[in-house]
Amino acid sequence: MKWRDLKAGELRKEHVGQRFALAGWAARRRDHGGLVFVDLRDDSGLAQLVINPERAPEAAKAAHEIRNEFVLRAVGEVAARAPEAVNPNLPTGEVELQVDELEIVSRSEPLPFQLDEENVDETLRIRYRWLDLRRPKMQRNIRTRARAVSIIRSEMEGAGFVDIETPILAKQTPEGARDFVVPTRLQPGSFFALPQSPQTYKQLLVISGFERYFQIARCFRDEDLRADRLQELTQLDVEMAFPDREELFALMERTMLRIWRECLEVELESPFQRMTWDEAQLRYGSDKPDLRFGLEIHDATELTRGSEFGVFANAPAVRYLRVPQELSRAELDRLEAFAKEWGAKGLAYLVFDEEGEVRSPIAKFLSEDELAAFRSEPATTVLFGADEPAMVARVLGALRLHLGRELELIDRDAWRFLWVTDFPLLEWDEAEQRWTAVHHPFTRPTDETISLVDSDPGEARAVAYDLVVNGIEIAGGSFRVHEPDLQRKIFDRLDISPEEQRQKFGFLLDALAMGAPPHGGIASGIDRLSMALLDEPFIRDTVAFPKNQAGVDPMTGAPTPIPQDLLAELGIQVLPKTE
RNA sequence: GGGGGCGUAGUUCAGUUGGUUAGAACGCCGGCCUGUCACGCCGGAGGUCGCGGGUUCGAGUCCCGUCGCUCCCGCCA
Repeated sequence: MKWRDLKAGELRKEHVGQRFALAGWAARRRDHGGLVFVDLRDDSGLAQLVINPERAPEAAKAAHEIRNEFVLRAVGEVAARAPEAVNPNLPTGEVELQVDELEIVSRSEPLPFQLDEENVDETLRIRYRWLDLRRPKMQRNIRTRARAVSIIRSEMEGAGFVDIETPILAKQTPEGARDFVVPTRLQPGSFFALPQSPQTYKQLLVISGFERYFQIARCFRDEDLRADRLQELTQLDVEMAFPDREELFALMERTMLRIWRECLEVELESPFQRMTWDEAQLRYGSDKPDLRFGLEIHDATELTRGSEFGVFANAPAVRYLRVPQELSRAELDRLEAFAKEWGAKGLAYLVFDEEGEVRSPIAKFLSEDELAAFRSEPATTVLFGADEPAMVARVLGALRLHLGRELELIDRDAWRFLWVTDFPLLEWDEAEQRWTAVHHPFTRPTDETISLVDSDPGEARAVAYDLVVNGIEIAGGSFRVHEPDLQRKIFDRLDISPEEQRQKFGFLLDALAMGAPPHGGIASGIDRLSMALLDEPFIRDTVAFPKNQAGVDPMTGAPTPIPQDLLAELGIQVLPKTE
């Protein structure tokens, strides 16, 4: 007997009469007309097996032992089914394998949940991830992600970037997120930290003469999880000497174009749109605007400077949204509650009804000029934010997104890529009463604003940029400081004492002092990128083995306590939990 | 650290103003049917209503506490 292996999805009419072997998962057996039908699937698709007890009694006997999910291997001849039995809507097509031999390779207990059920509790899904991953959606997610990573590697290598690994056991990060910490038996009392990113390593590599570096790197941050946030994430990490922003942008755009083309068969428009951070804040109240809908923020600060309405007159910034609907009092109350959650003191509004008449508690305080300026189409609501500029942007930005979703203004088919550029270098941390780095402490100020680092730190701009698609930040980078003096000056500005600088960043300052070329790069969160690509609202569904929101893996139970003797060896004493 | 939602059969859910024996679908088990493909038909098993306390003649339902999950704020250079 001569036969060869075929994948389930490859079963075609032209194979009729040939003998093949198929192997894969099957979910269901049905008996009809003395025949046994089994739907077999593998990673390429579905095939239908037909077993005739008269022709293959042993195979039929085996098939009747099948209960739930099972793995099997079948050998038989491809046959076109009778024309009257053909249903063109069937996933298995018009061709089937007449099975002569059937081997049940593996059988299954009843499953803890059904694979075709959509809304299974996530804890169950993660606990039985090997089942969850069999579902077509998860197969698609994981395989598409792999395809994207493959394209990234190919583009990076094609552009002369060298893939270099950096340590997972690294040094504690002095700024930024909380570190995951790893003790070591050889140095009791001392700890490694898992890297939040390979940032300093990649800079050192470029200084080493690897002028173009990249890595698909694992990064760790011990912070709370969200629907779009992981503790353990994967990023494309890129760094180059003598960086050229246009070249870097072009490289990323080329990569995205290929990913969207090969994963989704979508042709993206290039070059991507660009916008400064200041403009994004002003028009969209966000550093990652979703451009799939309008509803832009307008500024009225100048107009209302001398307003009779004290809230407007005294606010450092007054801005507004024109909502293309006549919102009810109840809706406005809900929106005000929403705005307050985001830090607003209240939510002033003007409602223009169907006749264009204004309805508002603040209308009587506004001048003719003001009313004329805000006057809108009939059936429109104008929502105001009046506060510090950052707070106004924050509140109106949140409202804009909320209303965009609520009123279904978002173009679901659109892919709106955007480079956000010229980020601020520093921001004032109220809680800690000091300046902190917006991007990270190694970010280069622009040549134009470099003097402001001393005189007006909040106004200094960075050579820093983010790539955003549909409101999701999928990459971010900057040019770095390569002069030791400038780096020290920025550390000073961040209130890092000279002793601290030496202790925490001595190696970097030394490296910068030994002939560092100008350098810069970008990093792209692969998990977020996959979310965007797959239109997947939950980042955990882009990862094969995620943890739950509490940072626990319901499958393995990790993290777990460790035995006392192991702790002793590490010189660690665990304190009882305090309330 | 804070706020919202959820927790009822293996799974997804329903369960009225508190009221008799807590239901449905899918899954599971048994039987029948037989070119089926969400097969169909008949029958069956399966529940500490997350847990603890309280109110009440009576609690899945109301109250308090607690645990778990989830979404959000803080946090995430």
